[in-house]
Amino acid sequence: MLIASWNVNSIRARLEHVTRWLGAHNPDVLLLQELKAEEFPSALFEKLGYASAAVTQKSYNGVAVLSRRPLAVISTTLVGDEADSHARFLEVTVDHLRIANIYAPNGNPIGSDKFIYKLAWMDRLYEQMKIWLQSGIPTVVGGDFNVIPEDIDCHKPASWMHDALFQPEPRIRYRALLALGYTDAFRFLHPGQGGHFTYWDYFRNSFERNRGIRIDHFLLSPEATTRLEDCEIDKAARAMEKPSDHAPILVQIEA
DNA sequence: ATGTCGCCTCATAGGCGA
Repeated sequence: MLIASWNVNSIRARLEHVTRWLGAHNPDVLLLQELKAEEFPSALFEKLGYASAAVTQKSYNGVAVLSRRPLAVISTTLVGDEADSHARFLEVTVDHLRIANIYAPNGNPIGSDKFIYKLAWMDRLYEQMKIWLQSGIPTVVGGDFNVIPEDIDCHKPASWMHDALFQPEPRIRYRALLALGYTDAFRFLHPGQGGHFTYWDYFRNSFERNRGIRIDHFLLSPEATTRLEDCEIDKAARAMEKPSDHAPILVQIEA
């Protein structure tokens, strides 16, 4: 099963991109983040052969799952705070695989309420992912984690030193997810390889100079990791006209 | 501090979030 994840930075602005990309790569499942719209064009994707589920809000955030096979929505809220109004979480099952789509908070600037919320949200994600492990169901958690895991995951650590995505607190929490037993699919298959990013700023010709960061990830439970076949970043999508600032990441899971 | 997008509005400019 080919599963992809893409932060599109507005589904309205990127509808053509997503449509074309689906045709070119034909994934079984596509996780979308940062829809930035109340309405999700599910009918359009239905015509392309994809069932979908979406959690949306006006202007901000928003996540959706597209699937060629039938999908069942399990949860739209992350454990630990039922009152959280941000559209950042969507858990589904496709066949016998659990697939969770997340859009973690950015958290900038450091020390702000948004930074506090980022850390609290990651603590909740930890609890959620711990619960999932106990079920033994193969689980794939994909999306925009808004964390630069290690120094090799950015072009130059010094330029991200004052950014929330590079702070010790979120990085420690990301590592805690791995310590639970989850595997960072891309890093597992490409150990020690720097220069592979999923996000590049719009300004300062960041993409042309490959000044990016790796913040979109697939974390796999042990049962899913044994079935991991491939994980790649589609850098070409970032080179399209009027692109999202993120590139899609793809993971191939056996059967 | 800055750059660039996309969203929204006491809207055609400015603020916010990323």
